[in-house]
Amino acid sequence: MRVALTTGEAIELPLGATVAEAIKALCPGKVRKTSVAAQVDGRAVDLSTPLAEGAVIEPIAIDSQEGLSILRHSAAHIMAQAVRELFGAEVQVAIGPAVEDGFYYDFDKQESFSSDDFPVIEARMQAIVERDLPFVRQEVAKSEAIAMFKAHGQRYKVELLEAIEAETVSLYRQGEFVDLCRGPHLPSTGWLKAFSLIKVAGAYWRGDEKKAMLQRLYGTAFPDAKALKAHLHALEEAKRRDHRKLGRELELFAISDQVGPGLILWQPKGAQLRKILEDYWKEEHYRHDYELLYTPQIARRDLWRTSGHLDFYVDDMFSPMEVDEVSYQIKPMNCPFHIAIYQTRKRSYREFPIRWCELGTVYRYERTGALHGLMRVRGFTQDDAHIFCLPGQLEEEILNILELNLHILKAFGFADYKVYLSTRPEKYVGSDQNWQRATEALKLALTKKGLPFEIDPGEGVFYGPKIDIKIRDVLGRFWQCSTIQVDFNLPERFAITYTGEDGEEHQPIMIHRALMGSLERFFGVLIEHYAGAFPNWLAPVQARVMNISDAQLDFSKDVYLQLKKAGIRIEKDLRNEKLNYKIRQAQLLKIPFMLIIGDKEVEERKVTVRLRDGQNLQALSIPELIEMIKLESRIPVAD
RNA sequence: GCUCACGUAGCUCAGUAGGUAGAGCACUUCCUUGGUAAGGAAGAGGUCACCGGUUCGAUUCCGGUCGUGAGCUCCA
Repeated sequence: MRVALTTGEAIELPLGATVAEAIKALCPGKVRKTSVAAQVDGRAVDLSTPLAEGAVIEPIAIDSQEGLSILRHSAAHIMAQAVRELFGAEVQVAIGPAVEDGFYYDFDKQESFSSDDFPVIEARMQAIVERDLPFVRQEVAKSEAIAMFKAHGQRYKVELLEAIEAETVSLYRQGEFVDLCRGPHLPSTGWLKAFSLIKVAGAYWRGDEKKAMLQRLYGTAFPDAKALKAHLHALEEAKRRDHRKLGRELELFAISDQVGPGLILWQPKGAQLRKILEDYWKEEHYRHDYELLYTPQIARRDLWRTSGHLDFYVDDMFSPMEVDEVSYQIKPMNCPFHIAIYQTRKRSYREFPIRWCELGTVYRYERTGALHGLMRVRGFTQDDAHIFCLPGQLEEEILNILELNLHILKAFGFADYKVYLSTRPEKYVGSDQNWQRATEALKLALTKKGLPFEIDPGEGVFYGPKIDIKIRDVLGRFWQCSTIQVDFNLPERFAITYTGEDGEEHQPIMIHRALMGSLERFFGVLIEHYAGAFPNWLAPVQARVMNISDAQLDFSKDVYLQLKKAGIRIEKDLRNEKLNYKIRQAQLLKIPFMLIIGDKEVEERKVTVRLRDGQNLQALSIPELIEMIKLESRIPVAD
């Protein structure tokens, strides 16, 4: 029979030849050695799969994304086998897929795992690897598989099987361990070269919080030890950059039990940085033809009844308070206030588009388990805006928003995005026609902007379709910040109108959008992105004056005052300490410019500058110094 | 909210097999006046998260509450 590679090369092989044999015959040594499975006629299969006449093969390399996922999936099976061997057959195994950076397997076991168990499990996994057991695929009738797992007492597998519609299912066996699995897998356990268990945590059976809590063991695996080491190093690096740790060390923000969980206290350094962010944001919004609003923190609860938020989100809102026998509510959203401003007078189509923005602080009751540093909080400030426009202006407005959005993100060095377009969910308001038109407008705008996007079917909010943008930080992690949402609900519920060209009243289209999302969260992302070493334009302290001894006190104070007057964010460290010590402390605080003053500098009326990276500049006069720092602290301009 | 773990000085952590606690850094004072990542000495600082129980006695054991962490679930 004749089989071919997707590249076109073909060969004659005896009937019943396997994928492995075909790859051996057709591919150079390197491909042969790194192929763990293959796409055959578009389907991922094991190397041991027999081929049919005319099969077209594309080898899957172990270091490709798909290959890695096969490797990790196999590692999950090996881990499950190790756990079963170690802890006995009464351990129930649930599911064990490959995930983003590794794999996990869920177990139901009386006693809980702890990280102390990891070395033992890893050692047993290593033993299984050394046994080099082949992964053997077997297709059986569903009923047969159910009977087998029942006999083994594996009720989770039985439950999974019962949910499968197909009559035939595939099992994978390595040694004594059999698992229900679609495959493909590595040829044998010996292929697992580098793996590590990472953590253990609870996880609900089938992700349902009403169902049993299982124990999830996370691990990761790589084709070689070097790649594993690099990954573990990256995890360390992420830990080193943890915004909660840096926030405390750099005195940026704090969270106090006394105040309450999920409520952020912005310390002076953090507040300074926030001010820079806010000023920049306002400036850019002014330039992009937005008008700024301020609205209250609370409003009558009825406002939220009208808006519909109460119906959908009452469990996520703080409890109401009584004021003069009227129920008030702390705001979880800014939009109803903007609508109230819209309603202050009659509106004409000639005013459109109306672009209103606000740094609006909102409070939402997040479940305790969801809280996390600055990333998930109960009180936060949205960089919110609402745009009221005509249906025909929708696409252009989306385009404007995208343009401002990317412009702002780029200033922080975020130039890599994942863009999602979320379409109509099952539960929704608004006409099908409106949904379709709005979704088309979003799509068109994204296409015009040249932004590749993925469709997230059914993930839109009940009131309209949306675009979400995730930004990629320097560690390659993605963070959801920007969101652009069309809203058919609020204009309807508040019955807002404008007078059209025809003299009739019409309903405007409303767009909600946030670029940074929440200032708290964005701040957290920035801390991790920059590892606390903020660029000069954002650094809460740009420079610190350090004298060598008391002899330079006067000049040092003079330098401090002059820079302060020039608007440089400056501090002084004139303590009776050694220079080494002062430099070390400034370095740990990641201050960009260290201004060093000794006798030589006093004599020349100049300052020696040490940069954060250890580099020394030539001595500068005070005016030169001010100019240099200002020049180095310009806001980065995005294309 | 759920599962598991954790909560000792401002920070990082040690400790007590039940007899009211200790280090380093930071802080204060003194000595030192020193040129690019920690000079020396002394001092101050803790109701061992909170509430209850067991006990002659609890920071230590048990229960609850609050908070934190990892994950699950959720995120207008």
